Amino acid sequence: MIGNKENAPAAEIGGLHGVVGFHIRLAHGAVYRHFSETFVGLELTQKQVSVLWLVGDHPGISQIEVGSRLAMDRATTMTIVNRLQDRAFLRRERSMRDGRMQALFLTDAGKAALAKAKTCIESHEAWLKSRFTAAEVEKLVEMLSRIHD
Amino acid sequence: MIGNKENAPAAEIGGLHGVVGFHIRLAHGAVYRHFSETFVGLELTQKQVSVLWLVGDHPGISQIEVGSRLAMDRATTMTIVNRLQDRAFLRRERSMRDGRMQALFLTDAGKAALAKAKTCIESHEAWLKSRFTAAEVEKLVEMLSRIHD
DNA sequence: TATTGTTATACTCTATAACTATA
DNA sequence: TATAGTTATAGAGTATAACAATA
Repeated sequence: MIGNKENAPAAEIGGLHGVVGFHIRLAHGAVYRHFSETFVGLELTQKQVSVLWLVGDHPGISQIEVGSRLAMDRATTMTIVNRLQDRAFLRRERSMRDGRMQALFLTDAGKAALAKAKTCIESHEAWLKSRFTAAEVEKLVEMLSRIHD
Repeated sequence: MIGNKENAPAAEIGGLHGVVGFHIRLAHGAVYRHFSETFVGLELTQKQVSVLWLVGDHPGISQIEVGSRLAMDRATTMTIVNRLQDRAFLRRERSMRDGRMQALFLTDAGKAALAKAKTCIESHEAWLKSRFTAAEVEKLVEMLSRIHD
């Protein structure tokens, strides 16, 4: 969960250098570590923030929908929602429209946590974007979207 | 380890769309899942292949060096090397130059596994690169490197 | 003292499988 | 039958802490 102090991946990786997936993984790792450092004290992971954010934007959203938008398995979604519920950041409510669904809502504590998280995200994103021009950021996001869409 | 069948992350993610780190994580997840599908039967993870590849390129490399180049903790490197050693894909040898170090070497089975893995990587990379021009691939790798270097 | 490896431990993410309830 | 949620289980990656051996 906590950052790796010896974080430079070093130069010579030989044949691996030509592998795009390898660079995605390294970049993801670097972002993950910086995120963890930023969120020390707030005790929230990337996934937890994403779920909080999504529920905040869409009160009453179902678990399956959260999973779908975040590319997560139903079971994976469960564990994350469970943890958030245990900490009283969100609550489940049986949907009246469809009895199979759980409608998710942020609690007041959850709203407060999300607000704090968004501030942290801001500085984390500033760190990430600092190495790019605005046009490059746009291009990067667009290219990454081509991968995950 | 195995692929997520409902893999489309869906469109409307609201405010999260503007978060670069979010797109990196989604893209990483998509690549991870496709990788897993490609490597079913070979039973190797991204990290394991990276270590095999690195040791193949640099026979006698130390664990700490592998960890450094792959941006991994010492303990994390241990668990991966252990698994590879348990499957007899590589072996440890006390370094004669520095008694603290373990020199890593591929076994014949390890070399065979790496050769197969490289073939799989090829098709996996083809899938990944198919959505980009050569110039875009280059730009993407360059931008990702700016993040992880 | 610093570095490398090791062991123990813990947490998160990820997924499969089987089951329940509802549609 | 299909979908949403749930529970149990498992493997992989990540890291901290404490310790041993070597430099």
